[in-house]
Amino acid sequence: MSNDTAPADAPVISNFVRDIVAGDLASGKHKTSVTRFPPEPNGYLHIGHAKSICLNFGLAEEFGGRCHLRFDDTNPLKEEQEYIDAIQRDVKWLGFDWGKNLFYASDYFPQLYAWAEHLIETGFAYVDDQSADEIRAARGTLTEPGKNSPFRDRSAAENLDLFRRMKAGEFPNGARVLRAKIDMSSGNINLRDPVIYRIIDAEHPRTGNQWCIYPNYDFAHGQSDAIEHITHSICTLEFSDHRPLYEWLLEHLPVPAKPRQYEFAKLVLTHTVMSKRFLITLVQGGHVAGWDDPRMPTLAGLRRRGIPPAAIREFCKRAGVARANSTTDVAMLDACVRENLNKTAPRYMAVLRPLKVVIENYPEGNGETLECVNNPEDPAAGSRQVPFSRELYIEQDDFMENPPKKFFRLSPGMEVRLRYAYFITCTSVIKDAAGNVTELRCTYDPATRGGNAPDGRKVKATIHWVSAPHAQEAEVRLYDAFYTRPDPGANGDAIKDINPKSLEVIKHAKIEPALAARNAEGTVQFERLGYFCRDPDPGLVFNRTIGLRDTYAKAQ
RNA sequence: UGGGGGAUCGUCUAACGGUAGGACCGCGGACUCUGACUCCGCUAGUCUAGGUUCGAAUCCUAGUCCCCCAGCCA
Repeated sequence: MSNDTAPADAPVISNFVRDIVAGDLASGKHKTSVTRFPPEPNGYLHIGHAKSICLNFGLAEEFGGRCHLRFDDTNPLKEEQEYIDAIQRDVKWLGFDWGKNLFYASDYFPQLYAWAEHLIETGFAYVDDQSADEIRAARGTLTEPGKNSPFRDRSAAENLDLFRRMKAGEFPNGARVLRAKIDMSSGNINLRDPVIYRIIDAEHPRTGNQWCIYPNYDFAHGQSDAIEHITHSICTLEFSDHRPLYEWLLEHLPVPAKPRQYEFAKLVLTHTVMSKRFLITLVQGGHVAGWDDPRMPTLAGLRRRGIPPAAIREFCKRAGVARANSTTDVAMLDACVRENLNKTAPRYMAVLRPLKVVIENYPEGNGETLECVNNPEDPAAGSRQVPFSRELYIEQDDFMENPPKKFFRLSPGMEVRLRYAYFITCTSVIKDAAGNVTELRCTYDPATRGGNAPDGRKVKATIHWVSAPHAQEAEVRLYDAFYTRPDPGANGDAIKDINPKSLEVIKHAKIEPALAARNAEGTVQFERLGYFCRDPDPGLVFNRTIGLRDTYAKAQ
């Protein structure tokens, strides 16, 4: 696992699934743990999947077992190669390695087909000629039992013949299905003769046009687990009702192993909509720039926003695993991101909304170079030389002509420190015709070079700056909450809850030369502003990953 | 009014008959060449009602509330 800042002394946080695996290993029930992460390639992975990935792969790492990446590709109508590729890229990026254990449910189509015939031969499956509507009508309701299909008692020979002809493509989509013969009066609707094979005459991303009948989830998942000798098949709560069917199939088929299914509560995050269906809507409806839009909860989006994979792993660890439905506050994710980045991100200076400052008593010319620490949290990161000159840019927010009492930054007559540079004092303010402040005139104290006054004099604030003649211009994209409420969609369509100001683009930010020249990957800190990373778009474009905590702004 | 799950600080999560703990958020304070970081402190919880017990979040009984299931999706 790739690791940036995994604290070596991190306490092991257990959970009920981990306890079960540990127990099975300790009791000798299993000699090794084998788990799997089984995505359907019908969309991009999101942070909810990360929880499952971390759980499954984490178990393999901790117990020396293995975790398979298996694509649950049984529905060619929704699945695409693009998603298969993206999912592999994202799992790797998150920091996990399936090694040689890359599988596809579609690899097992021949075996699953053979098992379907076995079920028919043993009298536990039949071909139903009813339409989807008829099947639904006969299924009963939550409180009433279903009715047996008129085709339920066909002979094994007839069923076999029909099923083979389904496979041969003799019937149109939906004309017939194969159903397991279980119990139409079961309280568990999944046991009311569930459909297990259907006719879908569509091209499959992996098997092409080889098949026109496909097993569904229930008939593929447990058997795939058995084929791969999965010991602990971990899925989310909504599949609890499928467990009896999962077990029924394993009991009625000559499978090579008996995996067990365990369910946990999926991740739900405040200020987020996780459903793939909705994410597809956002992408296709043009509400975001794509699956990797930095406002998306997809792993691709989080990556583009600059969130380190280690922070996501840590977050999943802290969020925990339980059986109770829960909604985790995104603030917990934010905390993990800030904690990680504070320790790892190199510091640079950048001014988002520039205000020109001229230091009147500083000599004209090219100026000088000052040493700046790259990361106060990491001495090994060293330092760099940053150009300083008579004309600078500071942040507009760092100046107020008529400051309130608690404003410590620059104002007329007030002395502040330019980070790693000099103390300056504002002597006059220049405005345009409209009265807007356009430039500041200041003086500096040459004795404070580097940022300290020999006489021990203190200043209340340190502000960041960029030398005007050396500054490079960059575009900076400031991302804010994507939704205006913590529970988007709670009052109807989540599209209506999208924050119209979730993206603010700053076209002419001023950045120090070293930042412009930086070609390394990774997220950096713009001192006093937040964490940012280079966007893949051409040019000098930065995305804000997350701002620094700002207790001053909060107090306003 | 069927079947399956679940209820612990605002949020997430521990405690497995023996002091309800941690994290996030929030609020104070200290420190500070990032109003950051760090450190210290504070606030705050066992769904309800009975019962068993020396002792109950935990066991029992009866309720209440919440989630999932009626795709030829996964």
